Amino acid sequence: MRPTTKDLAKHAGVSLASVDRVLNGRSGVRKSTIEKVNVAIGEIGFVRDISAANLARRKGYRFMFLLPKSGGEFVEGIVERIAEANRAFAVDRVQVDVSFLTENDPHSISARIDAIGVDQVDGVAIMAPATPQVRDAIARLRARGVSVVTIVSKQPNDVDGQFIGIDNMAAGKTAARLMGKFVGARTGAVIVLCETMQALDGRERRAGFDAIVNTEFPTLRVLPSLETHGDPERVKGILRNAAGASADIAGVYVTSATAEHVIPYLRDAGMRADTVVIAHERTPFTERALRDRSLDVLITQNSGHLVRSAIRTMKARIDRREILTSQEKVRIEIVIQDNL
Amino acid sequence: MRPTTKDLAKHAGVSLASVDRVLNGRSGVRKSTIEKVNVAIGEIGFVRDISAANLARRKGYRFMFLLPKSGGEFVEGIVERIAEANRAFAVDRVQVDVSFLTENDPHSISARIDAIGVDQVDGVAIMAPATPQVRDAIARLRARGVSVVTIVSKQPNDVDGQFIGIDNMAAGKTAARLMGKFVGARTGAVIVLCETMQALDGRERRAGFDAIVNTEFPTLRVLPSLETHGDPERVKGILRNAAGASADIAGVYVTSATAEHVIPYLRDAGMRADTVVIAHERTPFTERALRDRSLDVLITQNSGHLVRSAIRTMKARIDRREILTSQEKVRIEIVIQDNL
DNA sequence: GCAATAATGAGGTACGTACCTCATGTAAAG
DNA sequence: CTTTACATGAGGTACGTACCTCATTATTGC
Repeated sequence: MRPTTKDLAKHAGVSLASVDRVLNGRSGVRKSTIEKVNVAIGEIGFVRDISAANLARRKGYRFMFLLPKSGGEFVEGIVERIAEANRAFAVDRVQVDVSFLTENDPHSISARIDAIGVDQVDGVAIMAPATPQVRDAIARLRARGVSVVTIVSKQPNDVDGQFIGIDNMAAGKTAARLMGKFVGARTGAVIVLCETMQALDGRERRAGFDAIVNTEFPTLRVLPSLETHGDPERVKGILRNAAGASADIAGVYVTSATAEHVIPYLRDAGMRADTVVIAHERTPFTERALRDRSLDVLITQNSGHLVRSAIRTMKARIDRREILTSQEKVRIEIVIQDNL
Repeated sequence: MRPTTKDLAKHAGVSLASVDRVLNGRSGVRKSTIEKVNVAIGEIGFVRDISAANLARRKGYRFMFLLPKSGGEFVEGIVERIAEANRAFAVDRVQVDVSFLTENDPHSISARIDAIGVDQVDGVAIMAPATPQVRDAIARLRARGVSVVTIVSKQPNDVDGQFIGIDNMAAGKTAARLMGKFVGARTGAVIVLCETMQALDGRERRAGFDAIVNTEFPTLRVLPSLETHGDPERVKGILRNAAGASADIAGVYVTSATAEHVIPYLRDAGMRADTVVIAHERTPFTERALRDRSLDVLITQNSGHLVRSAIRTMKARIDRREILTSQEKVRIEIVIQDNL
């Protein structure tokens, strides 16, 4: 049987009331008493029964996910996972809501974050581009006592355990090695497409990609990044130009979650059928593309894991508990048609 | 606020005692009353608060993992994850123990399973070779009221949700496609090594491997499987023979978790440096091998996820709850040096 | 219509923790 | 030495559920 507060009180030689005062950080306790209780906690290995505590507090956890409105299928997938998690975490008194960021500029986003009511929410998971304004708004929100994690896009001030997502530099390196291997003996150019050069994620992936190609696959020529802006017409033009300028395009790398705006137009732009295509983020579209072989490799992160990990991390912080780091690390997944 | 048993009683127009009788399946309740309560459950969306219930029952969950004694680093890793999980699930009153199977023959294993005391354990996770004897022993254990899942090795009678692990056929296909792509323009032979041909897992992987190589990479010649029996000396001989017989060995595929008995001896056996090596299961050894490039690709399953998934599944079955299938699906992970 | 039996309700205690009140203890300040 | 402030203990109630007892009501068989 696990020791209870009663056992703790007995072992520490104090009353239950004092144990309660120490455990919950109430005032009016002598330092020596606090010490006695803490020593006893270590000695008998007391761990607070959180479910009983929550029952007594009749308290739950209200979490909020702040996601970009125009995030495409990837964000839609996250929203679905949140709905699932809502059901799965209901037994733990966790309730999760989603709120969308219609704004794009850092100022409006930080205003939205500042407007979050501390009495309405216990934790917030934010997916937003890394900017100084957002970074500061997050710091203010934390200062107001809210448990905040950032997901997918790492913010510069995130310390250990506050960011849930993958290392994008490593993801880019992974893409590069697979590109090099899959292209094989062919030599030629690699087109790199991103939604916008603004996004830090895409830039990091690109940097990782270049690092590996330059050192390990010097016969490949990586062309400057092209921006899609999520606009199919623009993409068609870009691809035609690229295919025209260099006839020997061996690979296409789509660094951001915008594969659906690129892959359908590759064939029409005159790319060879054996051009190696690598993209990011698992969505219904990219799954279909893997199956019909218009996509060779997908580099992704598990969005269900992302969501649950964010929830567990916010909850652990509120409960002042340690997290199981190995469980919360989000892995860079490689998906091909066979391990879909 | 979530509805409680009190709300349920009021809504159903019965007493709390009757609600209790219905919820816990006690006798002495008219069918019409049971019906009234069940209707009310649906109407107000009552969900039993499991943590409060467990608190009242002062009940925990005692789970046991039954693992092969001689499982190498892979099983050692699982044991470590179990220790971690023990800490992480302590808040849910879950306690996990490990027991090793020193026996190898199906009869002794099934005897061990039969010897498990129903009053000592609430759930058992079994990792054992698929045999009719083991299958039947598991069925008997289930009949005695224990929540049983099988891990890593699927048993033939496992129905939906009772097996936690990967699809080995798909894992073999994945290995094959990466072998084909990594070998690239080279043609030649592929050596396949397994610990023993007895194991179903290895045979399934081999079947998947052959299927893809035959249809997609016909220039590769896959040689008959060679058994290592975990014996380095034997392996050295095997490799020398193989290298001697066909000079053009382009790839090596190790289907079972026995990479540590193979990879160190490839170079000495006279394999070319660019021979593509693919193996299974992430362990300290295979991680090192990826880093020092003696291994190109690792196909693996996340053992931490495996363990937690087994625990969640056993627990959900005991609580008569649904599991979140998407969370419990174990993915086939591809690891290269960049996404380690 | 009566007894026998089955079904139901009312009310209690317990689980481990939080949070409250009130009485009593002890040490520092005057 | 007294006053005051602070520290501590004792005891209660509550959370949502399980499980128990006992009294009361409804239903069945005869």
